[in-house]
Amino acid sequence: MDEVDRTLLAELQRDATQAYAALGQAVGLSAGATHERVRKLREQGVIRRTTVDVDPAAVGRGVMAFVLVEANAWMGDSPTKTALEELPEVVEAHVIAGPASLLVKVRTSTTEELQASLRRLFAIEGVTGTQTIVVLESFFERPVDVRPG
Amino acid sequence: MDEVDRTLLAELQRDATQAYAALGQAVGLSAGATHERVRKLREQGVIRRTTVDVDPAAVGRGVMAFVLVEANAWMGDSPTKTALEELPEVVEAHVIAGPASLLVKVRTSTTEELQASLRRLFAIEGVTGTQTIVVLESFFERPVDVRPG
DNA sequence: GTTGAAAATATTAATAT
DNA sequence: ATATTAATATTTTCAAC
Repeated sequence: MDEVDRTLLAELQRDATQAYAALGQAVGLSAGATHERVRKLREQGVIRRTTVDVDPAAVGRGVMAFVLVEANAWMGDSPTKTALEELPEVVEAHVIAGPASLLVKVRTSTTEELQASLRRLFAIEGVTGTQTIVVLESFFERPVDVRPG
Repeated sequence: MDEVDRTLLAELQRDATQAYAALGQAVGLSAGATHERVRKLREQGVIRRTTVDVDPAAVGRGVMAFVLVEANAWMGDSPTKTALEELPEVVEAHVIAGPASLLVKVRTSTTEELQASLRRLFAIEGVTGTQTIVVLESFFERPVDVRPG
């Protein structure tokens, strides 16, 4: 993981459709060498996958909220994870240190659907309460910065 | 945006490196027709971009936190957005309804760096306080579900 | 929407630094 | 080890249907 790799990662985050020749120009390498660098980054797991960024509103997921989930037991275990994975509107789930046990990020079509989601979260074993933070506007959501610091 | 498009989106979210021929097989279409469908999804902005998912820990961003930012004025304006964009550790910034004005998601290398980030957030015009939620473990972070519901 | 052909690109191999 | 160049294999892309 040198400076060249980081530049390649930043370029791929920006546009993963570009050809290896174009990608190589950004770092002064040939297509072949660039290909080999990227192959290794994938192999090492630094690049987890290549994916597309879909506009949530365009697929009927224009409502977003963060939900703090309180519980009467430790929720950092596998059954909880599985229960959350089964809810398609839950896009992130984190075990946290702070005012609750979990923080989940939810995307729904409407606020009515959000309400239905809260009902489903409440139904999970051990959950005693929720605190919902509705997003009014997102300034930005961007990939992790690959530069050291 | 029919059922075929949604399947294509789900497939591309899973693996955007696959060839149009393979992608087409998932929906029973030729490579040419698949290519045209995807081209239109990009044109319409349903697909915002093709990108790589980078492991945060591998690039020195293994610490994650959500920060509720309180302020003494309306923070939903452009100057605030710009100030947050200038902080590379801030990966998301949202205007919220709830116990604070903003919710930001931060990724740093260490908790010391997280502290430094909080200092920078405090330095933003209008900010009067922060409440930090440190993530202990992430169950998952996944793309938006493209299925209706 | 399909098929098929041309152009671009990915991928592998041989070789050099 | 990692790069370059050059070959071959795939794939994208764009016609014509």
